[in-house]
Amino acid sequence: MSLPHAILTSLLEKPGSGAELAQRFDKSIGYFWQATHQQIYRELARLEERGLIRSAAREATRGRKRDFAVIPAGLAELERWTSLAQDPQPVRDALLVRLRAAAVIQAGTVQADTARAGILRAELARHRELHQRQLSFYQAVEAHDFAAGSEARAPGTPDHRLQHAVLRAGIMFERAWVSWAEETLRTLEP
Amino acid sequence: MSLPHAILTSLLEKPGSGAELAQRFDKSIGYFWQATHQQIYRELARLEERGLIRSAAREATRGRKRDFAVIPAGLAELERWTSLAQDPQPVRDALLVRLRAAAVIQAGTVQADTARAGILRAELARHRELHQRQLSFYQAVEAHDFAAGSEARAPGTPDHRLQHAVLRAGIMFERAWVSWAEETLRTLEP
DNA sequence: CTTGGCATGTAACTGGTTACATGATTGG
DNA sequence: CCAATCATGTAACCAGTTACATGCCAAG
Repeated sequence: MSLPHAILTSLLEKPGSGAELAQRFDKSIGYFWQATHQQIYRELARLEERGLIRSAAREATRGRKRDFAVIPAGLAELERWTSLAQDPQPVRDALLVRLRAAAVIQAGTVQADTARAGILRAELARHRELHQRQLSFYQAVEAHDFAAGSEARAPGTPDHRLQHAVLRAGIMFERAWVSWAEETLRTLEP
Repeated sequence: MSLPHAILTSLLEKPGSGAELAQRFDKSIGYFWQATHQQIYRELARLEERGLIRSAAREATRGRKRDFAVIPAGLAELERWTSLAQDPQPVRDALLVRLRAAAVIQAGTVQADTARAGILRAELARHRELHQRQLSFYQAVEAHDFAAGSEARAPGTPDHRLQHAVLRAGIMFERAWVSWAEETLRTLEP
């Protein structure tokens, strides 16, 4: 149940149309909650029907831009949702499934399979690179928006600190992935 | 597309019925890929139809146990899938959405909202505890199965090292969550 | 006035969740 | 033989993905 609330958050920050939201999702909330434009349009329709947002234009016209804004009931819903206790979501990662599968295949193979092991190492190295790139990007954002004496709008305010905490979570994950990949590559060296 | 392969992996390790798989998912592959028994039954039916696994009993009888085993085509499919290049999945976490929502609400609030800030801190502390517990659990597994001179079946073999790498990923994530939560709690102190 | 791209939308499907139903097996 | 539990299954729904269709608008 996060998508509607992610949309409410983004609209609260700045009203806009479905296409604008889709773009914004590609470069802010989308870093930790993704959505395609189809999901966004569907969700906007539901949010309007539930009376949590309102669009300027009365009727939906295909092709014509339609701006949405959060109305008080929507803000109340967002406040309610953020105050709820929600358990952490368990990890769900395909690479780990693949490693476990590789382990089981290995165990059932009589001879050492060097070709397979090489593919695995290459894949780990590739993931290390991708996570390293994402990490560098997050660090650049941090330097730009959150460093002492930066251009940030309102440094030191509670909301500024919260935004920073979210970014730091991203940094932490990427760092963890990078060092895990390095460590794993070392233990799998030929 | 990970669930069918997670099931193939589990069945390759040890053939079994849908219910047994559901139990095993609760305590091994399920640590990084969850599935309910309904998903598992649905997927077992598809895998059998695709000719990747085979059940002992000819027909499905409601209530009667049905054991499945991977057949060669299933092993081939698993080998194919593990050799594929797959990009890392982007982070998707509701807590981070909630923090961002809280930041936006804060920014729009005139006076500091101490009640809301307290709820947030309590939630962060709760998550820290839960992640700490999961971390301790993983560490206990590591000590039991992977420590030098442990009771592990085949220490030092490639599959043993892969299994360990998967476990270390879990440890790393939980550690990252715990230290992030601690850091964030410090910056949000009243 | 037409073409390209922007904005919105429909349709069909897959994956995951929740609620519930029913047959088989076993311990008392 | 009956209740509890195990094992399998159906149904309906929600979330996410992919492919495609259509209307608007502005630049050339």
